[in-house]
Amino acid sequence: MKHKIEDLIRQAIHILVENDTLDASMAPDIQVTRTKDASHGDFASNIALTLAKAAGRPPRDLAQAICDALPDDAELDKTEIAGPGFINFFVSADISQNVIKMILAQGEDFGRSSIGAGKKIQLEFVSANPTGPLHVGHGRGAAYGASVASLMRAAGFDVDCEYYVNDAGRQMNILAVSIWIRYLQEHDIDIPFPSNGYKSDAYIFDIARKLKQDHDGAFVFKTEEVMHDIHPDEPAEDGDKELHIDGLIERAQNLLGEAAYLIIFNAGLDSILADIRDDLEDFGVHYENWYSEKSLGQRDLINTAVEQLQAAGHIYEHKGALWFKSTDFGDEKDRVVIRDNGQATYFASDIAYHMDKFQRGYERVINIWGADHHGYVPRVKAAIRALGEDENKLDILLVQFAILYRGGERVQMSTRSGSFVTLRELREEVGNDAARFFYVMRKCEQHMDFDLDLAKSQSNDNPVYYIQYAHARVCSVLNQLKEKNLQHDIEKGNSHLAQLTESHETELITKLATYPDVLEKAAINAEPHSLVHYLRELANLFHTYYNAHQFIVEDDAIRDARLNLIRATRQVIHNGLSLLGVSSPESM
RNA sequence: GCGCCCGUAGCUCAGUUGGAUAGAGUGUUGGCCUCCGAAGCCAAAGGUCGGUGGUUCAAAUCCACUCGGGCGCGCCA
Repeated sequence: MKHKIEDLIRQAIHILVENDTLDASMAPDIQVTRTKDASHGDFASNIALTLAKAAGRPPRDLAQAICDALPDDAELDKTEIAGPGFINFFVSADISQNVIKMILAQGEDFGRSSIGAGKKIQLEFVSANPTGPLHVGHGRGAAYGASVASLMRAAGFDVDCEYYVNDAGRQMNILAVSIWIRYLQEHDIDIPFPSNGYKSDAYIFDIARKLKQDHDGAFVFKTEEVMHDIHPDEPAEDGDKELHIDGLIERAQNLLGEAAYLIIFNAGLDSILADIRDDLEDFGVHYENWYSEKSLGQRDLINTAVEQLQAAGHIYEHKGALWFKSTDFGDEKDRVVIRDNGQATYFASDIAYHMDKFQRGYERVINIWGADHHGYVPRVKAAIRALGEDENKLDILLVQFAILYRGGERVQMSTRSGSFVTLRELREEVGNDAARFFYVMRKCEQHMDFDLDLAKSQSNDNPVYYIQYAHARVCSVLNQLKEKNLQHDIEKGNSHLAQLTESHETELITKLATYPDVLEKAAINAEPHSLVHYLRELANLFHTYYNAHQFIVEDDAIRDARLNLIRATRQVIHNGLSLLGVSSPESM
């Protein structure tokens, strides 16, 4: 309809050009938008306002001229000139009502489109270090990423979701050592726990006990063997937690040997990663790929990437390390890729990882990162350009933190201190539906206050229930119908849609008709929150209608038509909620 | 110090490729169940869109400056 109106305006302007009212050199940018206010009709155009100056005529005059030149169209009831010179278009009622038939016929497919044209998109999100369970901060990225993936699929994109598993690097070694020391303590070996280790985390004890169960004393060493010549830990005089833990990592690797160390390392990695997978799966967040950081090294991709940068002349040596000259590509300073000890940095892995993403043939790569990584964006973009790839294919979306409050106080979250609130705890407390919904209620770049007490104690007031209630109410009405031994004849309803003339009905119908537009925009802009707001408004119109009118009435024709309308409403609510990973219960 | 994000009703937030009288929720106040679910509906009240200047037919939206709040600036990951 929108495109049709644009076309009509184009024809009108063409006529005005021919009779010299307008100059042909003006290339009008025809904008037709849906109106916010029903009194302004269904669609509006500002064309007269934008052309007025160039045409040297008052906007309202020009609007009148355009209206006069508009070809007649059966689908339009009337046009009006309003305000400073807007042209408002009123779509005829039977055309609007057609959307009900369409919704009922298309069912779950209503709103889906093919604008994505099957383009291959990669969406990477969460990618939290497998050093502990996901916490509430990760939940926002998970809910947001999964919703964006659903939206984009509904818009016809071919989306792969990926989790980048940071299974290499120092943090993982600290994890392995933490497990080993708990394991030694389980064997009554007296060793102080490093202050920089994963100290008070229950899962470390669990993994250590499992290790004891499976391997008994295979990895036991005496206190003296483990601790001699290790740099003192932090609380002590001259203590340094970093040197201390690094010493322990090296000692573990030397004493245990590669094979045994790997067993402990993997015991931690596998256990924690399995937990993360389960957690996400239970949260309705599904991944096509779990991509291992370690595999980059095993496939020599890191060296390949560095060599490629070197060959292109973007690498130099300084103080024994290899640096990427990222300042040539807009970064604020150059970055080390190979340390003076010969080890690659995390950034080097990431360059290789992104190189591989591009080589896997995605037309667009989207990274969803926590906002604390924003400083990292320029260097990754720099690397991509330096590798000769198109940086515009990479979008990095930054999700701001969800700040938790409990008892009016900010909850400190840190995997290291062990005082975090896990995603699993949150899900159990407020439920998956409320959690998924709450996380995407706000646009991602907005800081979010997440009041745990409120989410828990007043979960009945959650907007998600308001929307679900509208869905359940429709189901309830249809049940009532059965109890009264009445049938709902959808065909008959479709043929009597013209009976839906109440203002509550036309408003609801108009709202239903905008669903595909909302979906398309939400998908393209990666903004699930706009769908949330739409669903709330839709539910509100339904509840209002429900209170104002009786659906199960004597008159068959009106009854069937109204039931078609509320059935269509239920369908759209269901479609929208399922894209957000929220259930649509039939009763509550 | 430099960079990124945010500032809209008492509170939490929509609205920003410039459009008509700036909108919701929540809270406050007052109404609505002999009637399909009151987890609902209706009404009232609540605003210098942080501030100043600029751009134009039109600015919450764009530009400059400025004031607040958050975050980031490792040969950590």
